[in-house]
Amino acid sequence: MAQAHKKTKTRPLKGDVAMDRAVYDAIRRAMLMGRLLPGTKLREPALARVLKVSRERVRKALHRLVHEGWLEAVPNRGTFMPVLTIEEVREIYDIRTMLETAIVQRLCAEHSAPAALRLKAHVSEERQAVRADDRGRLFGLSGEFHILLAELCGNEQLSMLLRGLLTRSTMHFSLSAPERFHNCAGPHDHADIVRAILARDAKKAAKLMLDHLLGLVEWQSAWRPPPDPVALEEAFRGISAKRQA
Amino acid sequence: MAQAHKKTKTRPLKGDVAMDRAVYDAIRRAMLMGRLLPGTKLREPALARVLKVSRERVRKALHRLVHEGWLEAVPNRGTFMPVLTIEEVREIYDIRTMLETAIVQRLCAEHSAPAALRLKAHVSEERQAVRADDRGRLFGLSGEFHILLAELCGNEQLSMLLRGLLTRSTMHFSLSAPERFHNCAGPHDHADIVRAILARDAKKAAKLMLDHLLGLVEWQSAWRPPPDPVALEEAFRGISAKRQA
DNA sequence: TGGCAGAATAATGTGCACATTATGATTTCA
DNA sequence: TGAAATCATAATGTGCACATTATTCTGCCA
Repeated sequence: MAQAHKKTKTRPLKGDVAMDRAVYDAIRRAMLMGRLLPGTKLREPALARVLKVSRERVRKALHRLVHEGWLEAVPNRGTFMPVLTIEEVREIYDIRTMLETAIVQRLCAEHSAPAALRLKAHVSEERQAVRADDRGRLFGLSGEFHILLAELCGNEQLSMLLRGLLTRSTMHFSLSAPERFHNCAGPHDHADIVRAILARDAKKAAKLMLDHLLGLVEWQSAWRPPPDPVALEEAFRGISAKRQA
Repeated sequence: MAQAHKKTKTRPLKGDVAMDRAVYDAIRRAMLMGRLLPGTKLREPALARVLKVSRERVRKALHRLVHEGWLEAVPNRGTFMPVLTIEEVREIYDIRTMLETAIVQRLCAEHSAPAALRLKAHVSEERQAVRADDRGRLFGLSGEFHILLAELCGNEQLSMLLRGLLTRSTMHFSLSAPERFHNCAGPHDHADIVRAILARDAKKAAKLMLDHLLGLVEWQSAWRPPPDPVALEEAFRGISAKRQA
């Protein structure tokens, strides 16, 4: 590239960290879309060729995904899609139960007026999505509801932690049956929980959240084995590191 | 997990992953020992020279530490020791409160006979360490107590999660005043909590745990600014990547 | 035919060299 | 003298080549 060595100052970072994120996001997107089945080996040269980036970029992204618990690495063997046991999913939901029942109890004890408004607004949005039968949007909102509760506690670390737990628990969905995703009974439960919080009924709110999460894990346990494996090139069809569709 | 049906022989892996862990541990040890003050820049060439490994090894270890939240990285600037706000410490203790009160409540509801024995044994060990005035051992046991409670729940994910939270909350200790480390009122509180669990008094156990954690964060809030900065070579005096003293 | 040993191939791991960027020192001009 | 601009140095980021290790293929032999 022709470099004009008079780089004034804060350049938007020509492509370094942005490209890293792009590769990371591309792989994660393929995972969330359920295109990569459990046990699939993620070969670095193939990924580099498909995503049209250098192998080192792929390597860094894979390392990060491994550190964050999305993938599993075996030294000198490669990086693989994890095979989530239903037991592990239960454990994650167990942790979520501990945290989220505490969260709603705290919100019952103290929540500001704008917090109440945000809760109402969210329930309203979910209801609207249900009426419009926009299942993709509803799925997104269902997840964000739990994040919202954490954020309203004003604990930044808690929000981040719960965000990770949430994605890890929903990953099992995408791995098993992404098409059955959307028809969960989320909206009704969410509305009930918000009603209890606004009424400051801590005991009821905690019970509702407990039942909600138990229902989710129950529903998720009704699970069927994945179909036949898919080639890596097909898995990344339409997914690029450059353009985010 | 991938199918490893043909396992020829497990070679001790001449130095690859073992060396990686060694470098990682060396840096982490220096951090926990309080040799590296908040804001200190961890230069890759200097670390490589001190630890007598290649720069790439240092690089990988630093990346991992950043991903795990131990260090903070600024692109093209370097890797730095984090400056933990007292507010962040409070947030972490807040999460721990949510989880650990739930944990002791669950243990009150159901715990096996061997679980009870392990709890008693741990309290006994702590008492013994107090009598022997072995402060290093007492500090280790104090942390392990909380891990033990999580492990007795039988939730592997929960154990790992709490382990991370614990180390992150104690890191603030090491950063501020490592020598004041050991005289916390842990043992007495721990014994009380175990007694409540064995009596299956869930309400009391939760209250005791809450007070215990509140006491810790209170004690930790009485904080004094760190002394003068230290050179990187001095920080790693006696710490090597090859031999763990 | 079935299994096993060895070679060929492909993938992972790592050190090195170089480009890019930040930091500190020095000079120059008002 | 002071401040800004420029140059020099050091650190970070990245692609590449090669070594090591795993996997697959092929031929051999019982």
